[in-house]
Amino acid sequence: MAAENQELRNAGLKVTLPRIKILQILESADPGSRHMSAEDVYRALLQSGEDVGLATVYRVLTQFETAGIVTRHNFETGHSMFEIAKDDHHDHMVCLSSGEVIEFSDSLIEERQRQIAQEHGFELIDHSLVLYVRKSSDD
Amino acid sequence: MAAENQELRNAGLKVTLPRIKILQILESADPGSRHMSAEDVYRALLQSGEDVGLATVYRVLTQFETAGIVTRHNFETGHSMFEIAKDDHHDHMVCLSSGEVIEFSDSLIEERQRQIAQEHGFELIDHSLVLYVRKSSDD
DNA sequence: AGCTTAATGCAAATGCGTATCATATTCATC
DNA sequence: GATGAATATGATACGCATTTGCATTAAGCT
Ligand SMILES: [Mn+2]
Ligand SMILES: [Mn+2]
Ligand SMILES: [Zn+2]
Ligand SMILES: [Zn+2]
Repeated sequence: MAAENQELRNAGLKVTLPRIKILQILESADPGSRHMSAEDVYRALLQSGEDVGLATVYRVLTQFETAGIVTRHNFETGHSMFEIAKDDHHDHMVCLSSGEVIEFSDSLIEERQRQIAQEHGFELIDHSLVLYVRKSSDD
Repeated sequence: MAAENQELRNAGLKVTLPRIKILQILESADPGSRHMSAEDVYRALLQSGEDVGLATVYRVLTQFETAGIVTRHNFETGHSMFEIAKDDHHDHMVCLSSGEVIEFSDSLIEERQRQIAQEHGFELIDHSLVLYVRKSSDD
């Protein structure tokens, strides 16, 4: 309950109602909907009966990102998706049929990326890998 | 000269001046500037003395993409980048210092991606891999 | 050349995200 | 617990890349 409060304080953010609520929504999202757009979060807030402005949702999500509480993804959907940051890095697989987002992580690929950057005289700072897939049975 | 005309016809597109010009600009771009935004193409047109509307540039680029003549990339720069489609697939490395775009292709990563999708019961349809890097010497 | 249809250019409309600013809230201090 | 300075919020205006509506123009077939 006070867990969110502490997390916000640790991030150097004032404990406000919108921030607590947004954090709760992101943390309580089930695996299938871990990845939410600002609109998604906004709608969830409204359904919880909270009266928070969309501008605040955007602001808070950006603050959370800066604080390392959430991670922002730019899938090809045109709008940013956010998820509670995990301790370990992972990449994503998006099903073109259902839209579901599956997380995975492959050390081989991770390592190879570092090598490739190095071979070109660069240092790997970040990367974005998204697999677009379809159920094997589908036609 | 008539090469562009044929390419447009093959794509099922009417041969118009804007389309020819845009195709020429993309095809004649040197390796360092293969990847252009709609604005980039628009500016290049103006400098060639052509009077083409920006809306037309956007429309034509989208048509070229549909026809498989160009490939669209959504790097984290905020705007789409286009390049003449090559026969072989490749991925990109974007230098965060200079903005330069380097192409690479790694069969190991390509194969691993296919495996990962399969292991999750999916078929790999497409993927997007972008490495964000910095010159190794930079601080 | 004439005609039908698609393409173009301009301007207005979108849509996601950010900036502004007056008001409300937090929280350190009394 | 009240007070007040600093910060956060919400409504709205704005910015920017891209799209769309529509009157005009150009392509291409006869
Ligand atoms: Mn994730
Ligand atoms: Mn390329
Ligand atoms: Zn990764
Ligand atoms: Zn690839």
